[in-house]
Amino acid sequence: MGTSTEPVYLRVLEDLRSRIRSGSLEPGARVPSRNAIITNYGVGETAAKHALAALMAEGLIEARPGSGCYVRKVPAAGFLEHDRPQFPGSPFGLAQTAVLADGEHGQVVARRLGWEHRTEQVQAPPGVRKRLRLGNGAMATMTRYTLTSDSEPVQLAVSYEPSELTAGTQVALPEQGPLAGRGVIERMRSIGVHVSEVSEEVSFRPCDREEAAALAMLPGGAVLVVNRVHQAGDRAVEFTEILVPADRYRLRYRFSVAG
Amino acid sequence: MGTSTEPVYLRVLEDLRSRIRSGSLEPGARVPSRNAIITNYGVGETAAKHALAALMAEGLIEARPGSGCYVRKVPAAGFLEHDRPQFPGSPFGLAQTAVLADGEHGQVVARRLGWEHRTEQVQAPPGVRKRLRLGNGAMATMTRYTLTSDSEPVQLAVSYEPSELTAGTQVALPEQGPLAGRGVIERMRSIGVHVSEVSEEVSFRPCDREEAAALAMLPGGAVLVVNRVHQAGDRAVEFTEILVPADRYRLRYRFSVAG
DNA sequence: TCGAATTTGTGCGTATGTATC
DNA sequence: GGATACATACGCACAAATTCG
Repeated sequence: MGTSTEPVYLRVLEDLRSRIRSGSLEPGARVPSRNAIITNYGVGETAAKHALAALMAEGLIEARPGSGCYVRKVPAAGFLEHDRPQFPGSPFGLAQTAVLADGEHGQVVARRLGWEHRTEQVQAPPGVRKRLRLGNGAMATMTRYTLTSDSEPVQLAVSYEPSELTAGTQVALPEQGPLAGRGVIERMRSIGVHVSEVSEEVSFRPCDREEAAALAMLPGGAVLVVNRVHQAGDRAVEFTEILVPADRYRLRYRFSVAG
Repeated sequence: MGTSTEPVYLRVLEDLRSRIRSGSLEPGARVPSRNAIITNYGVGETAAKHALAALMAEGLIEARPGSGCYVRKVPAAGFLEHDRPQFPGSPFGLAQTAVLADGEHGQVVARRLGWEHRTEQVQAPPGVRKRLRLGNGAMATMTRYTLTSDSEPVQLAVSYEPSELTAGTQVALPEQGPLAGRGVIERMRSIGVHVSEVSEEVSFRPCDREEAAALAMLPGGAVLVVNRVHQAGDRAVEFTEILVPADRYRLRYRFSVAG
């Protein structure tokens, strides 16, 4: 019998997805309603719902109850600049990140940044111990950051430094003292630790409820995860996990090429 | 009645999501079935289905028909190394990318790479014209790449170069001639164009059916998108869009810090 | 080996609440 | 207020794959 029949909702889903991607359904445009789908594609309500639900889960459309479904305003309103070589001592603290947006005529506009932070001493959790190569039960200086751009939340970050590394120095607290907000590299240098390499791993996962609340996004929405490690030689001296709403921001990396 | 009540499926969804994230449900473990959820949480079939569907859309679980739903094997089996400064003339062609995997004891193991490519002349599409700052109707040399690692597809890439830039030179075709596979920077240098900067923008989107097939993933699955531009001074000389399955690979960027 | 139970995938209908227009 | 549209929820049915006695 093998009437291997393709699921009905897939026909709808793929058609709508391609119309969105191709631009035939522009950002902000209204997506056919459930009833419209039912009549236009000749499918049942379930299939129509399923297709729309899938598009929502993919982040391509958003629903406004009572009004309709609309194509989401393109991937990203702005992007985050990760650009160590050019901003070695940026004022953006641990994040070393500038928020930029595309202006009217294609120029790039820098936006006003704000941030909050809270530092405490904790036992380093297993994932952090592995990254920083710490022993069992080692203490770490943990700092949580919330970055905002024009008072819109832009990223969350959690930074860990081995407590023993900075204990008793003027930079024991990342955001206090003379070098507050000057970045990891400068702070470490002031106590004789010379950062030689920074590595960032970019991945992706759905966010949970708290993260969603902090970032003003929907629970389960996609976040880009950046795991950053500062190394001084073979020694890992700082580890940060950064969360960025994937539907609103991109990351930008720039490299100068040696002439 | 109409008291603003939290949706029932959210209770199930968030409980399962937190149990997965916390490790209480380990990778590979079986997630409660529809019927189990119905009885355990005291919800209807719709809510149970909804919760499981959401977890699938988030990529946290995968379903095996007839068997059950299982927690997906963790985020990433390997990562892609984007490391210009250290591999200026890497043999990996346009991608300049090495595929690494975590070994048994935490070491990093390089895996065998293969790639296919196909070059043709096309009219530059609008997005490419904007990036390369080309006029209307300008021609571009388009090359499609498929990278594999141990014969598993790892990334798709499409590269565009202004045709006028390389026309008549020995590097008109990226993957032919004496500098085949040596990378954009070397090829351009050989015709007197000195790349001074490379920028990469990392974003995220669901993939379509073709991309899913080429990458051996499910349609709608998340892909990391890297938009890379090679610039020689103010002139953009190459643009590439790279797609990487977000559930299997991470990107890694490394920066050397000037001593 | 075979068949029954389980589980997912897909589909249907229906109902209520609420927000928008 | 009425029509429309989405959000959530209940339930039922069948096919196909898997599991297991």
